Amino acid sequence: MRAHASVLHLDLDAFFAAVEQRDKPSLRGKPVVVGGVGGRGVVATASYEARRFGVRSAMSTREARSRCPHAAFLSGRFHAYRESSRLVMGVLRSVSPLVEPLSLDEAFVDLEHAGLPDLEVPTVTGFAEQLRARVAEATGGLTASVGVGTSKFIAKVASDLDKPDGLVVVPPGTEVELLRPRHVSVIPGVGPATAERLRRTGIHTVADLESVSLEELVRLLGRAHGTGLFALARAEDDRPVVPEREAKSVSVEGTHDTDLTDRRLMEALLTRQAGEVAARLRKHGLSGRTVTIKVRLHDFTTLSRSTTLASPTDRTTTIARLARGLLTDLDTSGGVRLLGVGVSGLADWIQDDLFSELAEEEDEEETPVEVEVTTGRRRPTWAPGMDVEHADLGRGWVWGSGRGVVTVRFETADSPAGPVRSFAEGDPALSAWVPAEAGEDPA
DNA sequence: TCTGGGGTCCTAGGACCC
DNA sequence: TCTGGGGTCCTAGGACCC
Repeated sequence: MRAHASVLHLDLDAFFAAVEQRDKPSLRGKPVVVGGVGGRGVVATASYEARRFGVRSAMSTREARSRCPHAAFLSGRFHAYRESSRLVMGVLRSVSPLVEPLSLDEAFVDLEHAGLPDLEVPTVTGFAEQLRARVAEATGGLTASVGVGTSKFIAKVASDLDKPDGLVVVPPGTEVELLRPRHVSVIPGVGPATAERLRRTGIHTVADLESVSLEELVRLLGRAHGTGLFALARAEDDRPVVPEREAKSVSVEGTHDTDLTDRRLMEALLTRQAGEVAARLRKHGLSGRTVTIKVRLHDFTTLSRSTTLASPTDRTTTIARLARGLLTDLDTSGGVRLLGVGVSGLADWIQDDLFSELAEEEDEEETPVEVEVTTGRRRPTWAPGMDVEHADLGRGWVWGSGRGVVTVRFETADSPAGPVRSFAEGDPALSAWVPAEAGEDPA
């Protein structure tokens, strides 16, 4: 916690809906709901006019329609939102080099580097008002709620106190009295599950939370969460404003209006999603080692399965077949409402030098071998995703290996659901398949 | 026909290594 | 045949955020 109120949090009001109302005057003053418009859609943002009818973020669109049938229901124009967000972040960066975006519509700004004459309450208040005016001017009238305090936590709580179009500066030294009477859910990280656990222990307000010992909180919520909440309950927060953070994963998922039951269709969808993930990886110069699929069953049970390559990839073929392979061990007979593919364990280098030229030339696909240049203590001879050839059964790829057994799926472009067989790791009939032009023996 | 999509962080158990 | 501990990596699931 700082001596001065020098952390600012800005939150654009009903952002997606406000952009729609700005760009389409006939929507102004009317209820607007942006979100999924399909049978299983949920509300992303409701305009304040729609909120008066009880429409809220994360509510199903079905329910929103029944509460406010005359609202405009829009599926969203993300290019427009991104563009407005870019303008806002530009304004913020013009006043401080330390701007940390949290999402398209929210950011922290560190005022210690904003060149203010001092950081007293009247000074930062005037500065924040000017900033709000500049945001409105730059975006064609979008309003923002702003909070300023001695930490990220306090600034964020403050920006919520006078929405929409408000400004709250919390004077240094008044943080604890601001927090004590409020419900524990004002603390970021206290969601429904944590709030319920605390409630069952008789903890409702921040003041209640403050009276609980560190040991008790850790016992109740675990090491990380417990220690974090212990500090926040006392308004202790030294987290810095961090301008750039590297992505840790890239994923694509989709919910279907009717449950999927056809495995071939599921495999086709995973393949398409793998292509989107791979394209985004390449666009950002990233590649990753761990491929994960996400499957939500008809009853909303959510499963994930993952596998890790010896070296990172950004290629559709590799990601797609690993994703399809991961699906094979799941029982989807009851129907699947959501399917997704993600890649994590990201590296910002693309490929091994030897193969990067090849990959560039071909610009995706067609380089069948993901050669395992293994580093670290494990050096699997048979790594998941590796192309192999069996003397009798032909070409396939490694689905898994371990305990002396390697499992191969004989799947080709012509026969996407080929058989799966297991072999001893030393089986002489099985060998790594190498493209002729690479001329390298990975084993 | 309740319950999106894109993320982050944490936990816990097992494998494996020293 | 019995007995350890620490550290890291991997997988699966869950809570949470906007």
